[in-house]
Amino acid sequence: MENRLEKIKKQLHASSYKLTPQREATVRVLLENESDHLSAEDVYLLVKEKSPEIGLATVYRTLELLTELKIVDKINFGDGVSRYDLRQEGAAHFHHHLVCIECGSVEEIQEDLLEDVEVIVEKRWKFQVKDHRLTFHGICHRCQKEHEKEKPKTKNASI
Amino acid sequence: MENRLEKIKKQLHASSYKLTPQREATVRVLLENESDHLSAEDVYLLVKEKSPEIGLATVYRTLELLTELKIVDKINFGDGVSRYDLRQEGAAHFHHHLVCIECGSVEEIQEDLLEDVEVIVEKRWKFQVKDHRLTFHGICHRCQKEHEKEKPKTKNASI
DNA sequence: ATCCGTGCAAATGATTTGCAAGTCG
DNA sequence: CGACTTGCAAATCATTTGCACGGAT
Repeated sequence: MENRLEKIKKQLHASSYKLTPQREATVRVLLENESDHLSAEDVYLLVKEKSPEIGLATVYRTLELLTELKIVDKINFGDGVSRYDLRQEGAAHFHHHLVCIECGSVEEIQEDLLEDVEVIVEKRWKFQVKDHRLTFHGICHRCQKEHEKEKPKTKNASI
Repeated sequence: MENRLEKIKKQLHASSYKLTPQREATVRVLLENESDHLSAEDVYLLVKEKSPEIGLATVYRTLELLTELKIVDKINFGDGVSRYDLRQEGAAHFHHHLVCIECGSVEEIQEDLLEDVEVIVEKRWKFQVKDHRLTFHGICHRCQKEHEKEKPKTKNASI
């Protein structure tokens, strides 16, 4: 944890930005809630718990900065807000998401899975792929199990 | 063209909505600019050319309605606006996009390309895929050619 | 002193909503 | 009549910006 913070500090310095207390608090919240896909407001509220003096605008500015430096990715699931997601350690590419249309949960997929598809796109459309965004919408494992409870599966469910 | 409009009219009626003149004008604009990824404002301006009395709110309401009925897809490329894209005739799935990070152009890919990936996701994550959204960010063919002009490629480009 | 970074409040821009009036079966 | 639609203006919500102050070099 601490070493990831150190690394981010170096990345900031490399572009001559400082890791101010506000920025550090913001990054810490991101690190501590890595799998949560927080919105700017979410981050703001969490940062505020430990550093009540911080302003919302500062959080926005910090998230924008981190996005520029590709330390986080700004994502959008179609609700009205942007969400911010830390990049994995050495990930060249963005990771994928599984959004459940029933319970709204979001799972992450770290595996690339798109190597083959990218080759096809580069060949067939002559498009030089730099990054991608892939989201699947569907029903998560938990919700599927919920359904089975309601309507218990028999050997021969049809009719 | 006309038959697609007819089809949409039926889809509306099936959910007991009418194809009012305003809605028809909006749908026509979408049909006539099918590959353009128009924002609500874009649609509004285009509709206004032929039907100046229409209100922006009506366009928003129509687009929302069409989205609900899955006649169009609401997409978001990360600029501040939502864009609206007609679904292909019988497409169960959403088509993909190639967004050029240099000139901003957007190409569409109708091919699925994700069959294999979806099988993996369903197996490995036990996630029942219903739809997907895939966008590649990179450099389009035209912009690549622009680069070659500036810096003509020799047999041995290095050094 | 100079810059960078911050907080606050005001501004912006996209989208939504309330409501009174219109349409059409 | 009565449900569905509309246009307009006002409201809302996320995000951005202007600006004067504060802290570090």
